[in-house]
Amino acid sequence: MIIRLYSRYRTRVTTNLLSIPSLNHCSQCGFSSPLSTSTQLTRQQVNCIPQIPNLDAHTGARFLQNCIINGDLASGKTLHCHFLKAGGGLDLFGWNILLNLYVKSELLSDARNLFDEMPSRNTVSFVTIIQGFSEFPDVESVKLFVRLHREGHELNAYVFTTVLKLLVNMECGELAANVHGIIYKLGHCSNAFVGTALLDAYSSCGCVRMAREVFDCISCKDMVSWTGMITCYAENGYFKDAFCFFSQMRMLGFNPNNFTLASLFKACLGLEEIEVGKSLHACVIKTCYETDPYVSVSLLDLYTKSSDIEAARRVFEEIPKKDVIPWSFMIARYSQSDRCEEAVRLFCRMRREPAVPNQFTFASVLQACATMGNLTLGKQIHCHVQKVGLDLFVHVSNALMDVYAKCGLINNSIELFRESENKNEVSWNTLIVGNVNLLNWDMALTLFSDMLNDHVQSTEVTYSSVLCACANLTVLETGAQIHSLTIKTLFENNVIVANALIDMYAKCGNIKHARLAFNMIRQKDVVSWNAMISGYSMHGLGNEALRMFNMMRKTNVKPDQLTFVGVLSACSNVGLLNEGEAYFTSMVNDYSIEPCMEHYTCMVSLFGKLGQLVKAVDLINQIPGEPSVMVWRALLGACVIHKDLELGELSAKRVLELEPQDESTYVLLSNMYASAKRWDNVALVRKNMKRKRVKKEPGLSWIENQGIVHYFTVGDSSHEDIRLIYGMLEWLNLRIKKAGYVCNHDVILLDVEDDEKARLLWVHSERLALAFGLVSTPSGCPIRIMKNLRICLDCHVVFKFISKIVKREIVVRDINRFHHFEDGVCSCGDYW
DNA sequence: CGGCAACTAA
Repeated sequence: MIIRLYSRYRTRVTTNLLSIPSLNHCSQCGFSSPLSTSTQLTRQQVNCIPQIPNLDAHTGARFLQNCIINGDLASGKTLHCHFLKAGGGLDLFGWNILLNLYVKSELLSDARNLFDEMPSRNTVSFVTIIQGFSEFPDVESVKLFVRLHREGHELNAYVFTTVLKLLVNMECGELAANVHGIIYKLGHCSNAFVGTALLDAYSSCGCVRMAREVFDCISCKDMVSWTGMITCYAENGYFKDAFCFFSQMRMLGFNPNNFTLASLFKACLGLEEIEVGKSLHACVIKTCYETDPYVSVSLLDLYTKSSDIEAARRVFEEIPKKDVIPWSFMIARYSQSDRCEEAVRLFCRMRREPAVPNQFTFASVLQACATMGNLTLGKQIHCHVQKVGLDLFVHVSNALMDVYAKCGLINNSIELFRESENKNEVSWNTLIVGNVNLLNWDMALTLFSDMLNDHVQSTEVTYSSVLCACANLTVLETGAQIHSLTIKTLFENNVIVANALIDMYAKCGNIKHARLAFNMIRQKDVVSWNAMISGYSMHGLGNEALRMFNMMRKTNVKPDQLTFVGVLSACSNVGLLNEGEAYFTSMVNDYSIEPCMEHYTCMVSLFGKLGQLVKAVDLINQIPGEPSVMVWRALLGACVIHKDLELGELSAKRVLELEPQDESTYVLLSNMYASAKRWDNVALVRKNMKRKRVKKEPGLSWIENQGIVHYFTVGDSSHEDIRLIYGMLEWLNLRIKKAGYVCNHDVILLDVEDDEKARLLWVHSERLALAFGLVSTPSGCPIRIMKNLRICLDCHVVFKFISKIVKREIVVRDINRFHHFEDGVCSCGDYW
């Protein structure tokens, strides 16, 4: 009864006040409703407020309380004016309510002004204002806490929950330890609110053990405390403990709510317990939490990460009023899981809904554009984000740069990069990766050195891309310098960087260092193993490659398609017929990997090398679809070795059907005719080459010495040390002739005398590079030469002789592989 | 008059 009367009285007060007409509009100052402005009240506005008779502090406070309940800011402000004009009339209790009204209405500067102008303040005033600013935390809020303490106000539980939340928002949870001391002294530890806030602060900075200690001290743990502890475990990777605490909580009779469930889904993901997640999903449906924004998004996370994107889609469609987060989430996950069309479709659908895309949405849909190479859509979105100013977000501009780079318009990316005011390391990476993908390796390295000059921190992406550029340029010394940079910046143990190092060393001809880089990796992944296996195979060290594969099988890293490309090519290099066939069968039967064109190529090459040409042809006939040019080339190579003219002609024909301008095929064909003494055919090949205007790619060999790359073409005389080089060549010529070398004139396809042929052979680019290496490096140190074409047959013979005479290891990387010449033998076994 | 716990992302 009493309550009824009281509430009727409250209603009457409210009605009375609001019915004063001049409160709502004043013709003099245009002050209509204080709601319309969030600025501080002007003197004039205050003067316009008529005096409300008989308004004592108690009534005022009650009225303001009502304003908070009804969200009636306008009346609250009006009352504020009244009290300002009256020069008082509210007590501290009332002022605090008004302060709270401003905070709840998010009028923070008004709140701050009121706080400073209030006649007096107590703990509640401080707590209220600090909470108001906790969303935008800065030092000012901490200062307020210090002031509260210094002015001697009561340090109650509210103060600590508020300040702890502030610390979490400021991302300095570790400072909680200091506050913990005061809390302990004042005996607030057992309070559930304080305890949970403290627990959360410790959790936010990863101090799980301290969080647990705090939790144990809470005397009456409520559901929120339990949930806080579960969340702490889930967020810090203690997924099992999260579940253990959940069951303890259930045994005490507490029911999980949306907070608890969201954390449990995170734990499910961490444990990869998708089935548990599904049963929790059932629980979510039963408790009607399915539409909760947090719970639904954690479900989306669970299903997309466990690659059940269809289940995620079903959850997504069930969310009734989707805000930007679920939309962005799904678009992002579609973009990342190679379902770019779906991402774009969803984006278009989103545009017809009330949800407004933000920078995350655009970054994701641009990522999809980049992957698809959809320049048209990319440009449209570029215009749009520019219009709404979202291109200022670094992630959006990076995604735009990526779109242009992936569509081949690298200059547009560079322009965007230059204009962008917000750059980060990802912006640099995008440009570097873009250039690497477009085979602009020099440009990638130039950008990297600009990046170093700008003092931008490199990341694993930077290092792996520039190392890839080094590998393709075969610049060992630059690669080694970058290696030392990775050590300095503590990136050498990063598995992605280390994999790139293996590849770089292997491709630059230093297989021993590749192995050292491999050995350094603690958590080797499939890429590490593949890089090492194919590295060995590339260097003709087939047995070593197979040993690697057998080591790999003892780990829990699963071999993939590329692993078997390495393994089978190793078998082919060494000529291990039975092993090769066994691995090929095992790949299909034990590892369920369908053979791809590269696998067939390796097998054809393996059969071919051992002279089993019938088997090779049989296998080619088994290939589903059209055999690739690589397959035919492998067969042609085999025919050259085993002098099968008929099959050789056929395979050369197939190669030239697919690549009519392939010079090396003409050379092989001609060699084959020459060794069969079919001179008319040799002439025919030559004529054909002329008629089809086969572009002869100029042969180029290069060698790196003290950071400088020296290039040589055939008969090159431009090098500054050319006299020394020719002197060395002459000496070598004499020495190897004495050792039994006979010139192979058939290699030269020109119609000239044999003497001239011999002279032409002696100025081949690889020989010039070798001679330069011999005169410019100390004796005994290995020489690494790169060539852009296949090494010439005669040079191959010569290099074997020279390696024995000068007692040096000579490494030649031609377009296909590495040749290690040592003591008169080549690692390729004369088959390549 | 004031308090504790949860979601995406290049």
